[in-house]
Amino acid sequence: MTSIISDINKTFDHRIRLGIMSVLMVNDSVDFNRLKELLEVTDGNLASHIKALETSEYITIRKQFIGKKPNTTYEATLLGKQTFARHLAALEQLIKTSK
Amino acid sequence: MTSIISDINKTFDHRIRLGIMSVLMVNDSVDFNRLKELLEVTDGNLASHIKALETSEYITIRKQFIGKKPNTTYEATLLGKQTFARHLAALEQLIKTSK
DNA sequence: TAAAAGAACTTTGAATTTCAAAGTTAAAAC
DNA sequence: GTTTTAACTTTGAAATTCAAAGTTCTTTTA
Repeated sequence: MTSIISDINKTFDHRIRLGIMSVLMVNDSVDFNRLKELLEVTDGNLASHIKALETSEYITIRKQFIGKKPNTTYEATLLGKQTFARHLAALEQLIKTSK
Repeated sequence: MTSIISDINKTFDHRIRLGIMSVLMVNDSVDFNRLKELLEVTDGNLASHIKALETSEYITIRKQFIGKKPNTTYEATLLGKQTFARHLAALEQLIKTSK
């Protein structure tokens, strides 16, 4: 039997990573500065949480230029979306039926 | 203006504390061993997460005897319930409207 | 064309958090 | 009076998180 919290993914335990994933669930792609302002973190801190999600293959990174400015955008992978959805479902389940 | 993640409470960032609160949202009171088996943690570890929630005044602890056995139960406080509810609402909000 | 600036990191090191394991306490059972 | 059970507390090491400073690459400005 699987545990009541086995689908609560450790990767999403942190509010910043949770925030990044949430944003990427509803936006096809979001760039670095948008995430930075939404989540109110320093750039270094944000970068390392992004890296953690990339390492887990939950997001992908795309670098381009917009006009003359470098611009990095992020997207949730299919795996990322599925895993995050399971996380949310598990959360919901946990809250509803923990008896 | 409040941040998109300002109601995402740091206290609930951890899966075990999240689990404890979730269980206490739907059960008036739950005892130590029940939590321990639901959350699959060692007793020391569980005790320290419980303590963190008690320190924040999100739960209360009640010690009694059931028959001859000591039994400790936990309840979410009103503050705990409200704060957790806000956390969940913020989460939902974050996922829905982060654009 | 040399210096400054902006974007998006990477590195560093310290602070904080988490964990299991071992030790503790108090009552109960033997 | 020794052992057991419940529920911790303590300890110390490992892991995580963070801001700040440094880096790289490109563009802008002088």
